[in-house]
Amino acid sequence: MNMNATLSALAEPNRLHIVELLRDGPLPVGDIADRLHLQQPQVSKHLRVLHDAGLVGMQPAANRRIYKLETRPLQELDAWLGSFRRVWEDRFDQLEDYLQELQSKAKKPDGD
Amino acid sequence: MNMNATLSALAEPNRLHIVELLRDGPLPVGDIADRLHLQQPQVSKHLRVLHDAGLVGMQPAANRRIYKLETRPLQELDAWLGSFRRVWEDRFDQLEDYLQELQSKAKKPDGD
DNA sequence: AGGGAATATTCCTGTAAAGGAATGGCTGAA
DNA sequence: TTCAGCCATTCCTTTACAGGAATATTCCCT
Repeated sequence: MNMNATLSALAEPNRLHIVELLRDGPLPVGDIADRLHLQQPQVSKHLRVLHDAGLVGMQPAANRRIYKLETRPLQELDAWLGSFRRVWEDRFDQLEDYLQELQSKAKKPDGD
Repeated sequence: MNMNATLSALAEPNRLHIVELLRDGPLPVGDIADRLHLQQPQVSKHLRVLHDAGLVGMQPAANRRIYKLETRPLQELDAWLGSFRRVWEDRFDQLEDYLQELQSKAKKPDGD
């Protein structure tokens, strides 16, 4: 959807942790709460945010709700980052920085 | 440094916009304020956050301060996303597996 | 139908953060 | 030295959000 939702959702440490947890496979709410040492209600609330952001999907299984990672938003984030890759792959900028750094250091070889 | 700072900084629309603006090259504060239709103080405050997160660097030039994009945090974010690439490249439906596993475990203890 | 387990929701409170307005600090020029 | 432009900081107010505790809901089992 919009990347703002994705970034906002991931900007919370516990939610980021949940996403990392789900990277290895789907989990029910209770397991997440266990592994992250969180209260169940907080986990449910975080999952709601992640779900609204499209970052997780849910499938009921009997008593429980199994949450799984949804990769679309991450792929979009990846695509967005892609537009910056050319920046850090561009040698010009870094070369310039490097030369300037070299120059200042060259003036005081022993310096500190 | 820590990705939390990066994500938090980018989770604000105006800051995200600033970063996108700087992707095309360094800019002084006033220009950023102009192009984003923001007040100068707000821009300075956002730049401070971005700077604290390591997302931008600054170089004074006479009267002005030229801000430029710093790509390290974005590269780290990219690396983090890399650990998820295998997930969306994976064609197996892990949820299905998990549900089947659940089902077989549920049947065992009491029989049927 | 009743009970228990797993999960979602609500209410409350504290805190962090964003925007607006005003101000302070530098820098170059006359 | 004084002025003017550019930028950073502070104060204030409002809003959003996270955690805790309690409660509602849904499902399975007997």
